[in-house]
Amino acid sequence: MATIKDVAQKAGVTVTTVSRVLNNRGYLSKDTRDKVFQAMEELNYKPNAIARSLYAKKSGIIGLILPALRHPFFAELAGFIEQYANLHAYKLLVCDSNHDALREKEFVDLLKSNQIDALIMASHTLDVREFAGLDYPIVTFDRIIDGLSYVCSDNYRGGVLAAERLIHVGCEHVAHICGNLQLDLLSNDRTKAFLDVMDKHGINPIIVQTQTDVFDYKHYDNMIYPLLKDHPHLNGIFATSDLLAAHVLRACYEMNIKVPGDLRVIGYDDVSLSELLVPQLTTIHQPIQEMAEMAVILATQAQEADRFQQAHVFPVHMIQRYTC
Amino acid sequence: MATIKDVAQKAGVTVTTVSRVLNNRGYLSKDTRDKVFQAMEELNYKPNAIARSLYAKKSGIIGLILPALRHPFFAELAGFIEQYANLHAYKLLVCDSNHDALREKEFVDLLKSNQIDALIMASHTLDVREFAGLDYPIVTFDRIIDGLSYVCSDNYRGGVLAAERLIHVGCEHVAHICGNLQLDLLSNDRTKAFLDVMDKHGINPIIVQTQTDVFDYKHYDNMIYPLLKDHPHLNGIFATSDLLAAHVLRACYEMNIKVPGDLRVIGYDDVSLSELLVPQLTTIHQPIQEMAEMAVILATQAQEADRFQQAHVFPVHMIQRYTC
DNA sequence: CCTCGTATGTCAAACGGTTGACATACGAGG
DNA sequence: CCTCGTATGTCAACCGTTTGACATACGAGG
Repeated sequence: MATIKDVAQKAGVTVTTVSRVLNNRGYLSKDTRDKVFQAMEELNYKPNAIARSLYAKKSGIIGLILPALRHPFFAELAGFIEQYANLHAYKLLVCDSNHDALREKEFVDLLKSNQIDALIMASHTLDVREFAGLDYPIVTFDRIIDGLSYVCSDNYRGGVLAAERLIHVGCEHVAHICGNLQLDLLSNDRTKAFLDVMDKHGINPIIVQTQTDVFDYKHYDNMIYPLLKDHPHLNGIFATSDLLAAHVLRACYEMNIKVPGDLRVIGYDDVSLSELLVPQLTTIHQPIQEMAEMAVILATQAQEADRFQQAHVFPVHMIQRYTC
Repeated sequence: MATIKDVAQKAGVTVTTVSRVLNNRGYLSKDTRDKVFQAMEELNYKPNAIARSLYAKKSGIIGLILPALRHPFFAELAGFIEQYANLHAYKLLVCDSNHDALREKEFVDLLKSNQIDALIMASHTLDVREFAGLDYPIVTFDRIIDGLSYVCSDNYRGGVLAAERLIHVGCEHVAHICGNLQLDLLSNDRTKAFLDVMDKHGINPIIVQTQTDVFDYKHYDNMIYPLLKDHPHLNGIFATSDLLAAHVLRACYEMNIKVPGDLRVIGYDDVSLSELLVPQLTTIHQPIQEMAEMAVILATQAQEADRFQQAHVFPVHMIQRYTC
């Protein structure tokens, strides 16, 4: 690998001059500049970002911890985050915790060790204490942790929209499928809202939760088939993710339950999967792209001045397709 | 941020001793070791990976360039790659080129600058020349580039399996939907195989290609609906990805074409999406997890000795579900 | 001729950690 | 008492780049 010294030698100048060209500071003649650039070209020189980081105490890297890259929501989110990180000249180090608290903790250490400039946490099992003494800005997704800024969709509103829609179309026997409520997530507000509205209408939904530690799609089926089997009169389901809703639709097809005829289904997220399903999924849209953008902005633009907690709750709306 | 000096001071030893503890070399008493560990604990000290990298000339980072993180195949692939990278104590820097050759080039430079230890390329627009003078091992997915090792599935075999299956069930009016054939990808062998087999049976499939520069799912529909509309007698389709096949299924549903009754559909990849579709997709399984593992192994275990090109072609098989 | 602005060079410290060479100190075993 | 193994310290170079302090050299303008 060519170093700045090689470039200096080739261009017949000193490293200081090369550095000046590189960083465009001090007096420089066009002639020298050209010579240096040519030398860099010939040697295919790229400044060593590691060395620069060491001096600058900035790595230009954003860490992203998420529970499962293969989950369509997080894949889309990560894609957008990468895009915006790039736009702000940051690189993205992606860590897939697989919903494992221990790995999450290890990642936090790992990322600290790697001098990341900011951390975006979209994985949720960690205890608050783990963040003590971390010296970079942290943005969380869908979770409130004491002093940290966070980004989420208006979960409560989303739950209300879903509930009202089901009621509006006349569902009386409804179920709700959600992630584990013991995890201290803002997305639990969807459930809360859903129950609040249902309660107001004298309806008492069946609630099915995923397990905390399981993130296996087979597990979804193990919840959904019994639910449908044991409650043949069910006519409305609100699932807290499009992925869950997709499992419901598939189960319905196989159990010969007509959607939306026999059963109405509403999802949450509006990932591109939802448009692909048969029938296309009615869902609550959360603006993933804007949320990703905000997360990156919060992560990178955090001034010392505004290191206090900022909440960014994004509006949701219902996308009415063909399942409800 | 605490440095090794702070730890040394707190533990009442020299930095050399701390470094010895850190790297477990030289003579060390249990007493000193404990003192040092305690000091590290108290200061929440994590060794600066940047400084270590600078000295070691190894960053412990694998770069991954892919065309679209939001594409289910690449999301799954990236997830597995992250997992195996982690297993080998590597971090993963993810770059989403969005199918843009220019960005890919920029990423290659960026990653070089960041002293990555290896590069896994699952994005395909780059010219061979771009790789000249890169000093880390490179593994490509589904593409042959002169001296580089690559990983792919047995694309030709996959194409044969799909074709034979369609013929076996009596399809005579078949179409094939694939990525752009101008891109020099090994997955084009699927098309070649498909046509070879069809030709042998005197069938001349309709071929529809995606555009090179477009990676927009709306574009898929713009290909698929006209295809189905213009060819009402079509009774078999082989799509080169499950995602494409999903679009086909959805279009069929909306155009009231029965699958598999009126039309048989076979996909490729066997991503988890394929199990979620209605009806569940018959597809060609490629072992994504094993391929990811191999890519990481090739990337990290590349000895100077075996820097020559290695081909790793993984077997495929058909997963017979309900669309064919 | 003096001065100033421009252009470059020289030198060294700093970023945080690693490593090798070498010194020192202590206790145990012969 | 000498030696050896153990345990630690001292010191400095090194990784590649940046930066500041300071020197030097040249040509133009007054």
